[in-house]
Amino acid sequence: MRSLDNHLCFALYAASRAMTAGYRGPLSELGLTYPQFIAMVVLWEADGVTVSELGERLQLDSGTLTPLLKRLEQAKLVARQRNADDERELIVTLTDEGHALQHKANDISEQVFCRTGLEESHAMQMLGDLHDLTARLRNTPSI
Amino acid sequence: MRSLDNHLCFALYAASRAMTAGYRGPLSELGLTYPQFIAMVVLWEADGVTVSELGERLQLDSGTLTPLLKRLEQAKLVARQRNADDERELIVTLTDEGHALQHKANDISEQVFCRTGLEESHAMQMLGDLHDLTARLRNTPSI
DNA sequence: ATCAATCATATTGTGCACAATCTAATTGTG
DNA sequence: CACAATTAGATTGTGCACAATATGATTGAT
Repeated sequence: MRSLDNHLCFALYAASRAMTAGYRGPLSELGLTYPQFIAMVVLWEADGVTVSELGERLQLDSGTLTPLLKRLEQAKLVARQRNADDERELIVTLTDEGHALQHKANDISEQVFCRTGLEESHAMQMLGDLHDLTARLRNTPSI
Repeated sequence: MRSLDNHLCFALYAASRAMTAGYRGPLSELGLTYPQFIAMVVLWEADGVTVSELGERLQLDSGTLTPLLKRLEQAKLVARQRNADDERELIVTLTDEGHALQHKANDISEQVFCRTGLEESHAMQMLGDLHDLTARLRNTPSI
């Protein structure tokens, strides 16, 4: 029988929540939650994407993204408009205010990274391991 | 500027959700959610603990645990009773049914672990890395 | 013994996650 | 063209997470 400390799932769950907590303070000064922040990271990379493209990148569905994007819209960080060529699609675009936030947000990322005390190379290795693990879990059809 | 793929926070967040998703199917057959499952893991280790002891182990507060434990009580997996010596404390105990679930749950842990395709030694290394990371994030007083 | 301070848990409110379902727009096939 | 099937998002409902606050029990200082 595995103890709690022997469960990789719990180590991930705890680390993820600790990381989110690390971002919470700095992000609150920008008026962002952590999930809103990662949505903005995607938009800073590629502006003017559909909700489903955003969802594919973040692995989040419309049930999560629709209200989140509405809040970002209310905060005037993004605009949401239907694609004229296909009215089913909703295009999410950064506002000037949304673009302007990128520098501050980048500082926060570096700040939190420093707090982890990780060597860049060690972080890259963990990044790779986590990426592989995620891919394997996604590719295994449940049995 | 870091891309989404360069954010360790996102790698953790995505891996954690993928792992939870991996447990979802098997656990649903036991009528458990993932957070309920890890609470049960702690109780299988040490029965008859207070809510705050459980919370310390899981790093979850009463706002999360109180309703979760009520659902486990409704499912007849745990009993909740006040400590007669200090009525502020609530003692959580496994029922026979709760104890009986341990074997099935352990099978699920092993099953999901196999799905990750990880060598035991690699998993142990990741476990250690994640543990360290979590500890560092917790110990850094926000600046 | 009294009562302010502390402590353990519960409650409330906000914002995710995600399953299930719904609606409206588009596409493919006869 | 007609219309079933598909697609993109939105909505609804449940269950976390977590901050803030409330409630009730206990402790400690006078």
